[in-house]
Amino acid sequence: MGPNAYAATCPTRLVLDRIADKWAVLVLGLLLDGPVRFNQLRRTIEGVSQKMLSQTLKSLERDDLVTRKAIATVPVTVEYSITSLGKTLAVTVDSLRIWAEAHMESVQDAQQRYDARKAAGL
Amino acid sequence: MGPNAYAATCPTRLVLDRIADKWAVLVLGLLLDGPVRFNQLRRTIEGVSQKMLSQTLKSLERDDLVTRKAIATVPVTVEYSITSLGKTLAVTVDSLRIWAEAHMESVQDAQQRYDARKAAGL
DNA sequence: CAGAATCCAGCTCGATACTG
DNA sequence: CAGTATCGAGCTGGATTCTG
Repeated sequence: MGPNAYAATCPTRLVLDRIADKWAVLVLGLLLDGPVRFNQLRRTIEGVSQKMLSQTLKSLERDDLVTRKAIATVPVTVEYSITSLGKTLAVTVDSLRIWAEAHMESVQDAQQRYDARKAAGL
Repeated sequence: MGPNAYAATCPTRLVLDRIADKWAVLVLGLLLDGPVRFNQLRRTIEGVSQKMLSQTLKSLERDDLVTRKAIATVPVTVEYSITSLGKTLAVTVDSLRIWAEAHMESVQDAQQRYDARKAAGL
């Protein structure tokens, strides 16, 4: 890494900021299976508020990770799809899922040991 | 993915929560080159407050991603090292860095186009 | 040197109400 | 159905001060 690798503008920081948004990751994962409508997403993703979902979709669209298609029915329906760019990100994030499934148990064990040590008065 | 894949307890969410902390990622990356002392980290990582660094190191240690070693000099010096578990995570996060370097320019272009469209009155 | 503790400004996010 | 607008509680994180 170069001397400015720890500056706020490095590309890695920008992706991390993006996937730091858990709703964004969940939306991308869901859309891998095909287009989904707004309220359908809302119902599927446990715990999203309508505000957060709306916000998340807007910024995913801004990043060209997701496309929005309004269909002129009455009332209007809106369909969200993942883009090819979005797919490449979703695939990459999947490597984190794999790491998690392989190692998160170790991490949680470590946390318990740490907490137990602290509780024992250090 | 199973029916509960979108619940808050899935392992993927836990890793994402971890690497959502930008300081944690930067610390892990730095420690790949070898052990570093507290204030050395503080000086190298542009923009960390002492509070955040301290907090980050503590939780990285709790997760067994980093180890802390106090050396009884006067005044005391403390050395942080990455663990083997930490290395596996750092390597995985690197795939995100690669994605970022390959695609973040497209994303930023998309953002500009999106903003321009909005500024043009939609 | 390596922190812990306190205080507080700012942002996030959920809840609620309203719209085309 | 698919959102927008507004308000307020709560958490986050910087600045500052103090310690072994």
